[in-house]
Amino acid sequence: MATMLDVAKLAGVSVKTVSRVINNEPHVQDALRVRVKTAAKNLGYVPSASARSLRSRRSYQVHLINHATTGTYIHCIQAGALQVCQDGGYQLLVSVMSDHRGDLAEAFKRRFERQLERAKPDGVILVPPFADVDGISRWLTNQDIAVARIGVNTIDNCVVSVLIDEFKAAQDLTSLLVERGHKRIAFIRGSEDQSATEERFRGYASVLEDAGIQFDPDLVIEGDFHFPTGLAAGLRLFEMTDRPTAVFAANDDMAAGVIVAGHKLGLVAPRDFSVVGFDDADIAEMTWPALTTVRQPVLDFGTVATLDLIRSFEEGDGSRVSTRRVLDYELVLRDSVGPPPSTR
Amino acid sequence: MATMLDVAKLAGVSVKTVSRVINNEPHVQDALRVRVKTAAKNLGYVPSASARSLRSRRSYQVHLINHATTGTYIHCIQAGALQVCQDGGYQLLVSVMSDHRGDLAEAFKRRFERQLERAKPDGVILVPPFADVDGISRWLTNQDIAVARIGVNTIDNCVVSVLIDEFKAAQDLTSLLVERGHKRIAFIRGSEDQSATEERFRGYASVLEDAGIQFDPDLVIEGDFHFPTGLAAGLRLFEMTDRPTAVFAANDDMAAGVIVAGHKLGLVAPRDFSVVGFDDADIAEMTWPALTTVRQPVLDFGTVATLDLIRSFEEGDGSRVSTRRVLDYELVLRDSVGPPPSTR
DNA sequence: AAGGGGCCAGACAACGTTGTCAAATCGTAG
DNA sequence: CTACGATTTGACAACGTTGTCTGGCCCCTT
Repeated sequence: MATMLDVAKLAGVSVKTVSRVINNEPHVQDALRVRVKTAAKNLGYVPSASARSLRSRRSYQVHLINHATTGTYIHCIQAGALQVCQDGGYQLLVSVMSDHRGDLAEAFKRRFERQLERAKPDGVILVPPFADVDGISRWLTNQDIAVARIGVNTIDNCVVSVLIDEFKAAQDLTSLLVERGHKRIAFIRGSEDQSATEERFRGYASVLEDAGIQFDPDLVIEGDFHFPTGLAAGLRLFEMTDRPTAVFAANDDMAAGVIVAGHKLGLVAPRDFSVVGFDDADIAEMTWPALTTVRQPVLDFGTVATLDLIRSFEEGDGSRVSTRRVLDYELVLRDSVGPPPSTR
Repeated sequence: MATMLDVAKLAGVSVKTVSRVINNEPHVQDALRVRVKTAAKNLGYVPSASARSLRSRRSYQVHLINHATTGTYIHCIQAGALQVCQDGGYQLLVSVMSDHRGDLAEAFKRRFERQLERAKPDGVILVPPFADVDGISRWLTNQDIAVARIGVNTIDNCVVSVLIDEFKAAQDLTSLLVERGHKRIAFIRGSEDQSATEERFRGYASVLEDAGIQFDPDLVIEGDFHFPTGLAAGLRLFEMTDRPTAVFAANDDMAAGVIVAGHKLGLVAPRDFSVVGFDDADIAEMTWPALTTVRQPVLDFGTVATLDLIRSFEEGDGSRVSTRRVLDYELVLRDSVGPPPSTR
């Protein structure tokens, strides 16, 4: 297994020069640079991660911190991040943070304090709900760790934040229902510690207002982004005397719950009610009828975030630049939306 | 940040002695051992991963290699493995290997050859379909990497293999259907490169035979463990003139497909047909009706595999022991099974 | 009582890389 | 032709840990 010394001997230079070339540092003549590079290639030289991180106090690792919720969302982000990491010679570590009784930021710190002490990653990728908490990002940034925040509309305390325009996407979905003639449209909220909940709700509410539809607070039900709350909300809505003709669930899992609630009461979408979800999770295709929803480019979330992250510590000119990257979403029209039953 | 030297000074011993204590090496008096341990604790000492791996040529990393299929299964294994790794001072790396045209073992080698050259993990956790391929495990073992194989009934070329008794679980599910009075029971196979497919099929076939039910090859449909093939298989089965009254899908995603196929044709489980799945994935609770299935202790797969893996290189007495760990599964009875329609 | 073997503790080097600093080289101007 | 500054290169130490080796101690045997 070749070391820098081997490369240096072959190229007829000192190890330090090899180091400079490998790390793209300045102050090396082009001729030497080429010689070293070919020598390295011929020997199949790969830098030793442990040696360089021991000496340089950089870990060459990116840490992705997952919430306990398993799912396509996180998995796709992971896949995207991984690819970029591997191409760039970084390692991707994953953690799952599950139990967070009490303050999320405090729990986070407690959980990662020791971990970050030694195996300090160069960068951290945060997804909701961690991405939503300013305190977490600030803490990491203060530790001199680069942060990428996914799905949050802020560029504070991070190198990059990647997201879609949730507000507009929610408007599009709601418009879809309004255009089909729905007037009583319910909304099932997600977890309140994620800004997506409010963004989506605002999109929903704004379209109702523009359409001149009277906002009815009884039609807004609390939820937590999981199937059971969607089911419960659906049952509650459908048992109302003046039940809604359409339901906007803040994500697909809850929308699936609404569909099952309908089945339980003998109501079938899109005949008896319409429903839309959000995320285009796996489940969206597996319900009957299949869900109309919004697809987020989750894989791109992972790649874009990681690319910016790596760039930030490779350039490392100390200038802290924050970028916000708003990616395109896509409306996915399936079979869960129709006209309201009365107009049939 | 405390180093070994700090601990040594505080405890009044040499660094080497500290090293011995930290690594649980012999030849240290108990009195000293205690003194060093309390000193380390007081200073909050954590060994430097890079320094120790640079010197000892061990990476203190465990590598989990995922298949492209996202899902609860892999995610739970990851969660289990992660917990054990963190407790033991190891890092968990993840990779996703997606494109594997042609021979799986060859593709695997190509993909990880360079990676393993430098950042060689101490151990690798393989899940299906990689766990099914002997060549992969053999190759890794030859590179002096400890291997854990999950979901495969073999102890070749690995430190530990963790699984449930798929055959027996499939028997239980099939018995359930037979006991309810079903005689025409279809089976939807999974991907043929995973041994689970055949195991589950064998369980199914053996119960039919024991019950004296004539085996009908037309009722066995190919699949690939994914929803679309389940849907297609369901449609094909339900359009038969003498359609089956029950369907055993080799996993839950395909079972969900069968349910949707039923809906499309106006057939509702468990009234018009019965269906069972396998895995107890998230989807199993989200279908209507909810799926009767088998739960694998997937989290335990991860923890058990990782524990054995770590033990193997901590003891490291060169003796290559292989253990097979057969964990308990659990029958999950939900709403998708009833008596055949004729007996109603 | 002397010698030998087993156990324990420490001194020292080494792992492969990067940071620091000094030396060498080059170009340019006086 | 010399002097000076800017640029390029290299020698050396250092990062924190573990492997090797040596020496001391104790206990047992002869």
